[in-house]
Amino acid sequence: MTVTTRFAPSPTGYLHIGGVRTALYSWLYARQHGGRFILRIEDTDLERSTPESVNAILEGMAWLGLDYDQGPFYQTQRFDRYRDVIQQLLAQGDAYYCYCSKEELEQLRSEQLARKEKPRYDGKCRDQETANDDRSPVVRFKNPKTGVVTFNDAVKGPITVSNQELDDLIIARGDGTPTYNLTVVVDDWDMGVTHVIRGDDHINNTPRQINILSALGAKPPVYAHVPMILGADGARLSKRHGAVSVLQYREQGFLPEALLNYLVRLGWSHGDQEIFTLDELVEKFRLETVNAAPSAFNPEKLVWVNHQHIMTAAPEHVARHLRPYLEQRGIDPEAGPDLKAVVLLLRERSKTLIEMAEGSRYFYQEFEDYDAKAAQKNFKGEAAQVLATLAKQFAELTDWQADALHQVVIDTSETLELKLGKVAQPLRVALTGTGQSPSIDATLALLGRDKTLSRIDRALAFIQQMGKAKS
RNA sequence: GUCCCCAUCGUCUAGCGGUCCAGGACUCCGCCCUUUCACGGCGGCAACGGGGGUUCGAACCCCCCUGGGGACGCCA
Repeated sequence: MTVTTRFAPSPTGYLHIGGVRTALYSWLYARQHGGRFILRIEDTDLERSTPESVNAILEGMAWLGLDYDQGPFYQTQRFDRYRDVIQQLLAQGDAYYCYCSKEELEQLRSEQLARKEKPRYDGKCRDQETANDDRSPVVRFKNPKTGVVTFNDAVKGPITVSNQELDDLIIARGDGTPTYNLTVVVDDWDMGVTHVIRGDDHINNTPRQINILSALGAKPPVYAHVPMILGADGARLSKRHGAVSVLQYREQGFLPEALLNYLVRLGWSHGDQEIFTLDELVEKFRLETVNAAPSAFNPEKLVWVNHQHIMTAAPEHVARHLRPYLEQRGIDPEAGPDLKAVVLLLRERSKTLIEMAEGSRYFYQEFEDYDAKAAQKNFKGEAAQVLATLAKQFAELTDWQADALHQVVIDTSETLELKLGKVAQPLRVALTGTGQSPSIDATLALLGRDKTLSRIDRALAFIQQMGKAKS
């Protein structure tokens, strides 16, 4: 049987970072076994499912590059199939109509809670026909009353639950629509899912699902319940911890493979290796060695991982991802040096694509103002003389290359008998408007002669005005 | 409350009975490199939750406690 995994989110919000990790594990497992990966949208909750959420999921998956071989399937399009299964269960005596009202159930629950018992349906309608035409009945699955359910979880190990802990769960609502525990079972079965990889908040559902499966005469898949991701305070990761939607990470300038790399290491490791390409992960990832313990999300390490990827990825790849952030900021990548070269220059000092986009600005457009502190510190003393000297030589330079430019800077500092910093810093501020940039020769080389000369002119004018303002 | 899951530095983790007075990574702090900012290099701080067993020997196995998380919906 070909390995088949799936990711089955419900479209009731954004694509959660925790969901992404289980999707990644599922995707990796399928890919490394030459299997299939399915995307299924669990939208049976008509009240809460929205098309916007569906789009967010699809867009998130596309951005991450987690491609699926089948789907997206929508459960709302499979209602006929679920209805058939429910009828079958009813017919064979494994399910029954329940006429208990919500109020009755609520009362039962509070009584049980008062008695410090686990709230569960008491099976009132299980054996007696209490048909009541005034209300539309739900359908309940007839869970075995005795025995235990055991399964060997691929990450948690063997888990056993007594059937006495399980009640008769609702598989069809009063309006006839199916509920989650029925639809997952039917879908995973129909779609030939061999490995169900999901959050461990589903552990408690698993025995019920296995019981339904066996009532249907189907063999259960392998289950792998991966632990939840926690926030810094140890509570389940949620909105109040900051960004939890994948798309927010895209907005913040993360590379998709970096996010994935960070997420895979949350609960899994391969020796001391921290940085993985996607291909390496497909090769090295092992479901069986995923930790059973939950782990906390650490944004600082994510930033570090992102930086590592920015530094090591192919420059054209980074450039391609950088473009949207440039456009967002009104920076035209055609109005200056080749983007790849800029990436090469900036990648060691850009932890995110946002930082890189901001840092590349002066290559493509004129900056508004000089950084006040930088100007004050560096546009004084012999700065004007330095800049004028440099400008003269730059104008005459035949070979506009980093080495030659470097030599000009050195020569100038020697002729004027100034320390290198006294030459390079004023020039840096003149060219970039700020006190920090990549090495001055590389910056000059990429900026080109025209922009260099015009910016030195501008700086000279600015310095003159500063002088006037003072006197 | 009941049931289920979990437990090594602040965080992510290595460790799978002796080679561990516990290794790596992030963060933080020093130093070095350096024309700025970075990258990088070197060094430092920092952990086996507690108690019982088992064993010649336990971070590793078992039990209890404690702590954390999850489930208990006509949500998924």
